[in-house]
Amino acid sequence: MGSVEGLDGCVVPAVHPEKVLQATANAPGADELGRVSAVFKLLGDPTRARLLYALLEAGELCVCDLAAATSTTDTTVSQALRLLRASGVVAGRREGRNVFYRLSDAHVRMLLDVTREHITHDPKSGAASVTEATS
Amino acid sequence: MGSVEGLDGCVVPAVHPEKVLQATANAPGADELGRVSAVFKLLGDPTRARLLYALLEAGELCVCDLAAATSTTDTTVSQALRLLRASGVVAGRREGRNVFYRLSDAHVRMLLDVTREHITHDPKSGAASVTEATS
DNA sequence: GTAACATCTGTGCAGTTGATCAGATGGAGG
DNA sequence: CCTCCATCTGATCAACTGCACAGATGTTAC
Repeated sequence: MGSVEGLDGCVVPAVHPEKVLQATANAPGADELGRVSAVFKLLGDPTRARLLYALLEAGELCVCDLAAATSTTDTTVSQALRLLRASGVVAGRREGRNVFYRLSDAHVRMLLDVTREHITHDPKSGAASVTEATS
Repeated sequence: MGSVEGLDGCVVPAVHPEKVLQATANAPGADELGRVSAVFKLLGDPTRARLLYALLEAGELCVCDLAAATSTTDTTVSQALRLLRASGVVAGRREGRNVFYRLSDAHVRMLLDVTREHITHDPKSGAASVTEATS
């Protein structure tokens, strides 16, 4: 059994050192990883996801319409949008008393599309057995 | 102000009914939305994300190597993998005493890639101002 | 069989999160 | 100026989530 220097500089045992090195070499740093998981976490809430899919379909909606489209209160919508706006996922445009929101990034649009495709085209759900080799 | 029949059949007020209808028409159903956000939630944890990026780089790793590569304990890794496996994100292959895991879906690989790209190519972080119109 | 190793599984606790309520802000119209 | 309306904000509370510990399972070698 070999050993590999971990991310924290501490030496940890490893069964397959080369593989571990290969994994750590191009791995995202702590900062990058934090940002990545932050984005996923934002999309990981059903309420926020519903808002984003609504925006994906309609293009641009104000808070009250988003509340209507997702069957929630304007307060809940506003709070969700605050987080999404803080991460640059959505952008707002003020027009009179209304603020219209829209998806502000093509990447996010792609994430929403790909994942929906992933869900609808995969039987999944049933856990994959350990013994099964889905090569 | 018009009114629109919400997802729950309850009639809710709306400022722009057509837009709301457009948003609700192709919106994911409750079940589909649940699955989608469940996937995002899985990727939204830094520990799990780190494991997935390690697998993305190395292709296939056993539990102890994953623990080494991500500087965590084997227990934590095993627990995280349980969830990932239950949703079909990763798949395991037993070889003697070791169980080798890998990403089981091309969609997930794409999600990881796209998001990392999104992060590295975007200044982001600074929230978009409400008054700004980035059209 | 027994020992050693890799992995998996419950349980308990700390930290985090999302919905709700009440109230503040800010533009539009009289 | 004052009111109405859309939106935003801060505080509180219940629910959830991930990690650590201890122990169970299963596999290989003797």
